[in-house]
Amino acid sequence: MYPELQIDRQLCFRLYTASRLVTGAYTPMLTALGITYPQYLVLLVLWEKDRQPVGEIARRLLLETNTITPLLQRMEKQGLLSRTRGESDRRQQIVALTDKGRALQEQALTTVPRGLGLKLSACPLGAEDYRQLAEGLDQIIATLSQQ
Amino acid sequence: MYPELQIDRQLCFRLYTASRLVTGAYTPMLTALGITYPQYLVLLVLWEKDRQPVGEIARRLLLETNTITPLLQRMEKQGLLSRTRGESDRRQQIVALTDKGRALQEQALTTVPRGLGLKLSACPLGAEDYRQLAEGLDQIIATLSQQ
DNA sequence: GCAGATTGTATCGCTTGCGATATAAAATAA
DNA sequence: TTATTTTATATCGCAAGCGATACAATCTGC
Repeated sequence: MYPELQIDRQLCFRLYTASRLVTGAYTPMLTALGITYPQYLVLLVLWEKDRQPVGEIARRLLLETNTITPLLQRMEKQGLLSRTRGESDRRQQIVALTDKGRALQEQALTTVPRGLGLKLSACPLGAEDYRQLAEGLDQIIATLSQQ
Repeated sequence: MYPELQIDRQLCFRLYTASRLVTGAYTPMLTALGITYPQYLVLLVLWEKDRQPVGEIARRLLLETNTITPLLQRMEKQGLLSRTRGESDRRQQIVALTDKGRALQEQALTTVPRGLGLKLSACPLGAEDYRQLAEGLDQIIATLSQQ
């Protein structure tokens, strides 16, 4: 009746669902490592560059501190990272990996990408399709993140 | 160092972020209607076809009942819908729109698509790009939802 | 130096998502 | 029929997300 409101035509619902399903596809591998998906994202950021203030991580993941702070607190409690006040700026909390947090990288490397590839192996998309998909998503992200 | 773990190459992070940002783009219009994004999805399903059991709505949205049930309970409390036991099968809860829930469709129609279009107007993607994007997401959803 | 604005992070309250488990009605087996 | 299994929904607990607000450290203007 109202094509504007037909759910199957909505990009939003596809994004929402694909995001949930892909996150869910990561879950078994991440559970084996004792972490959640958002925690994995934080680790990805820290594995690239250790010792970053909370705000840097938040900017990288496009999340607010009211999401990041409790996330980091839980990860600290699990012994994955430490938080210490910045020396030049005492307002900053510098987040650093612990040995345990660093060690997870090797395990993740050997299990996570392989596990996800396996689950998506039945997907008929090719490398070029994924590239285009990523490009489109980047455009949407760029547009909406600077408003 | 490990290209497999570089966050920018990960499709998952893009999906996760794009989904959050697009949902966030809906929020102002939906807040004006007094609903949240998942509640909007439930309404979209009911606007298409009123009087559906909980399980049907769950299948349509690819959500579990442990997500849907509390969501419907909150919506019932807000007077957007009613839940009554099925007559042929007393286990089923038949979800039906109230007048208030039905009335929201007109308002949504005049504000939501327009509002979102406005926010995405700065996005350089064309109609064909959106079509391809939707197609790729559908492939991923189809692959992961039947495993 | 100091009052006011800004910045970096934290807290609170609420709604999702989801794994695990529970419960009651219906279907099936015996 | 009665016991067993399956199905439809609900409950519980916990981790995100996020709007609103708080708070302390730093910066700015004077």
